[in-house]
Amino acid sequence: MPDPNSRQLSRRERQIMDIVYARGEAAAAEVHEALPDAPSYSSVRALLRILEEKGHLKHREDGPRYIFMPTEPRAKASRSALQRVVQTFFDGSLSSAVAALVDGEGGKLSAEELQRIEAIIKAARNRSK
Amino acid sequence: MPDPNSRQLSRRERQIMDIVYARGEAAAAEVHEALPDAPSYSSVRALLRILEEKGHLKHREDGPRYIFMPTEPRAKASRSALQRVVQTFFDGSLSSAVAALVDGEGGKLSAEELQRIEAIIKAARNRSK
DNA sequence: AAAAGTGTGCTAATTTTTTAGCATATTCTT
DNA sequence: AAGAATATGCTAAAAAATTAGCACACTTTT
Repeated sequence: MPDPNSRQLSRRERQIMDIVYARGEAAAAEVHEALPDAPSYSSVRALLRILEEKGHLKHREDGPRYIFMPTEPRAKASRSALQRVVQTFFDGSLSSAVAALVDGEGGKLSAEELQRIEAIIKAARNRSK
Repeated sequence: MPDPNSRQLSRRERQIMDIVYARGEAAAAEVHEALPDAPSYSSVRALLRILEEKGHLKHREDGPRYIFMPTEPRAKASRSALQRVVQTFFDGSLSSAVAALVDGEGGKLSAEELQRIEAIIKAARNRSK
């Protein structure tokens, strides 16, 4: 079983992993439907098999079909995805990233969201004091 | 000139775009050095040419060499990159994303960073009031 | 229980990506 | 100004990704 950390996903592989991560788990048919410019069902299944071989996905059986889920826990994957973006586009500065999102969303952030974020920050500050 | 919005970068293309975005701009030789498992210089240049053809990069001349830079402004690209991650891994909840980073970094966030983020949030809240 | 539907396994062909080589032009150094 | 170094342009080959087809197994419906 190859290392899931070899983050070298191809275009389609990445699309599929995104779908699976967004849903938590998914059957082949679901992935097929969710794919933007989906190829044949057969092709999707081939990709799923490859992703499993590479160690990025695993599956359990649900009656007749396979339900695929990520090998790497969502929490871990999300953290490295975020870090990559913050590193690449914001010189590693999380505050810049937050600023971009908060400002960029154009007021799409609800008051509750803002409050939540504030609470998180306060908690962190207290902890590090 | 094809549409830069057709975000269908291949593995190498993505790596290169990341490097260029992280630096703002870069010569072929710089990209070559910065690439993790760099192929030949010749190959890197081929990729750069392709990226330019696809409309993702443009270049200016600096004496003998080309300096490449993204077509799409960093601000815009960063926003969509962040949004994709937030969408995929955090159900669109920015606060969850911030929480993951703040908690995950394991106290790597300086007090200044935390303070900055707090200020940003406060400003946003005032604005939306 | 037979037919229809849906799923998987395997295999092969096509397309895209990735790589490198060579010829030529320009700049820098001596 | 001649040689060395460094760039680019173009081309072609190798490798990887993407796609689809067919055979067979298992469920579900009639």
